[in-house]
Amino acid sequence: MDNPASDFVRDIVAADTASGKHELIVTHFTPEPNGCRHIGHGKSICLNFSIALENKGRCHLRFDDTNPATEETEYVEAIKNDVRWLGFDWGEHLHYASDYFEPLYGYAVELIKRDKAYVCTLDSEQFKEYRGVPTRPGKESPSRNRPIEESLDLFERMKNGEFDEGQYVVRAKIDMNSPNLHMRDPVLYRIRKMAHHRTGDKWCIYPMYDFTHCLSDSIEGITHSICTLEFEVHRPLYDWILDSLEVYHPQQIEFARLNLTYTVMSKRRLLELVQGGLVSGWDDPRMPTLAGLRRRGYTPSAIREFCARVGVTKVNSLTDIALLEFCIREELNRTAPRAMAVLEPLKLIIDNYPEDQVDELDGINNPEDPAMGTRKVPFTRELFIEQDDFRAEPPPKFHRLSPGREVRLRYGYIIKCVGHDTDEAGRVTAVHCTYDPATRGGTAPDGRKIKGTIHWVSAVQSAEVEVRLYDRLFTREKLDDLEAGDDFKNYLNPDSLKTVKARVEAWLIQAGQGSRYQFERKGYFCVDPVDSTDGKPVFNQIVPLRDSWARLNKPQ
RNA sequence: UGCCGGAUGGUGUAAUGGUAGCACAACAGAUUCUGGAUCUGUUUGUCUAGGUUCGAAUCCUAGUCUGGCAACCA
Repeated sequence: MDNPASDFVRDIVAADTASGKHELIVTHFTPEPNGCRHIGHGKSICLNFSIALENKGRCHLRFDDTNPATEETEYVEAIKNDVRWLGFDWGEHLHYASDYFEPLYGYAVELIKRDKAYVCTLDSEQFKEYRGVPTRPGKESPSRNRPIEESLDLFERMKNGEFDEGQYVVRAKIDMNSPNLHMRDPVLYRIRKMAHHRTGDKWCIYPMYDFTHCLSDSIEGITHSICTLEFEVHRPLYDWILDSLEVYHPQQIEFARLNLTYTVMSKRRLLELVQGGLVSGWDDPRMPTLAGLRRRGYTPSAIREFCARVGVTKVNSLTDIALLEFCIREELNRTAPRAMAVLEPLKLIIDNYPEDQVDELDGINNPEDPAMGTRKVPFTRELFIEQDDFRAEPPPKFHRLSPGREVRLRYGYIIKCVGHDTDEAGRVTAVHCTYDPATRGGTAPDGRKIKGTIHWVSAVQSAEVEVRLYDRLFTREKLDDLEAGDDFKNYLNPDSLKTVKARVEAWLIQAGQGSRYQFERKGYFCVDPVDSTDGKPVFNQIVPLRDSWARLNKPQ
């Protein structure tokens, strides 16, 4: 990092450090363990952990597990794994809101004692009716003036399981006329006769988010409670609870969540894709989930770089997924070893090359990093080249192989096309060439310029592997502005996955799971960690190389 | 039609009363044994209307557009 990041959140933190308001900066990431984390959460993880790191503070990982109906332990491990994978460490500070159920109960009792909360008898139907609507004030619950002692007694009996679900709730006593719905005597505790993933059946009352979150922050000594914009309207309640209890008061700061073009980020939609079988699972390499990106081959550092580049503001925005692709290309261009792989093979026969001869040519492993050395690439009479690299009738500006023309085989020889075979349907089945023995290694002694260089593999000394080519999951850039009744699934890209049998340099079948390569002229690929087996790797395309030839031919 | 936010190129973001800058994208050229990478250049922007000021993206007034909020979810 040459330039430390700066944004309005970091400005606040810096000001609070400078003024001496805080000695130690404490931030947090507080997921609910009820679903899969996506790159939007990644932005939040990076923001919170990075701010802590930059200030030599700490960042807590706290599971906001106050709703036993929706939360599961399996997500806890998955989320811990995602955070660690991104490269962050919460140290000693793994917490659970459920760790605070006891003190939280005490705080609720205290609030009732201070006449700032009461036990309410309204059922959820009546509750809605009494709450009113944004444009109309609500009205006070008949329970509002229940004597403190009576509320205290009822609350204790709620805890003891004497009542049914929904029979009673604890509500804050704030203001039924508030223009902010969240301040109209919000529910603090409800009865849920349900086992919790950590506390079992110890409790049958569970605190609500608004009550839990601010007090957990307070208990943990969080200095800056960073969350997304939709919690902005909750901030008055966050402040009210802490002020009413006169406890340590962290500052809640809201920022805009990440949105990406050509994908969806809401839990509901992601779930729909998974449950509908439209993707192979939460970790489908086309998914914007951290598990999907990881399996696709994205590196944690590229995702961190991306999160740093998108910035932090309060503006609702839609970030071009091209920026994410740029970040992974930039990194992999520096680090990924090169290899030759022919994705859609076409037989090429060097007519004047001896049948049984093998020439070991030198391939450069990474032109961006000479320290990565060279490797031997076997050259034989029969090769495979890319179908796209031959045209019987070349379009303008095509500088690959076509009848009568010369092209260079990468690291090999300059060859000249002398003919091609076709089947009954007129499809090209093989291309015939002659090679120029004086051009071994690719340079012409007479200095003649060869515009095109194509990649290839030996037909006999190469391996067949499965390669999965991915494209954007959706054909539509923006999926949040659909007309009513229009389903986002109508815009799924039918070509988002294409599986091919490719021919690759033989050594690649030893490639370890998760290893990444640049297939020259094609893109960056990663050995799929799920479907690969020993000696039988499956390659996921992480991202294609930029392709100005393809762009040139794309209809505007 | 209530409350809380937000409006800077195609996209994401800087500039906190003093030259509207950066990145991605797009386009053009140079270079290249990857139509990659690299290098150079170009196009495109302060929501509107008034006002304050020598000077406004920035301050004031009015308007326009836009996001969020009405789970005993988080």
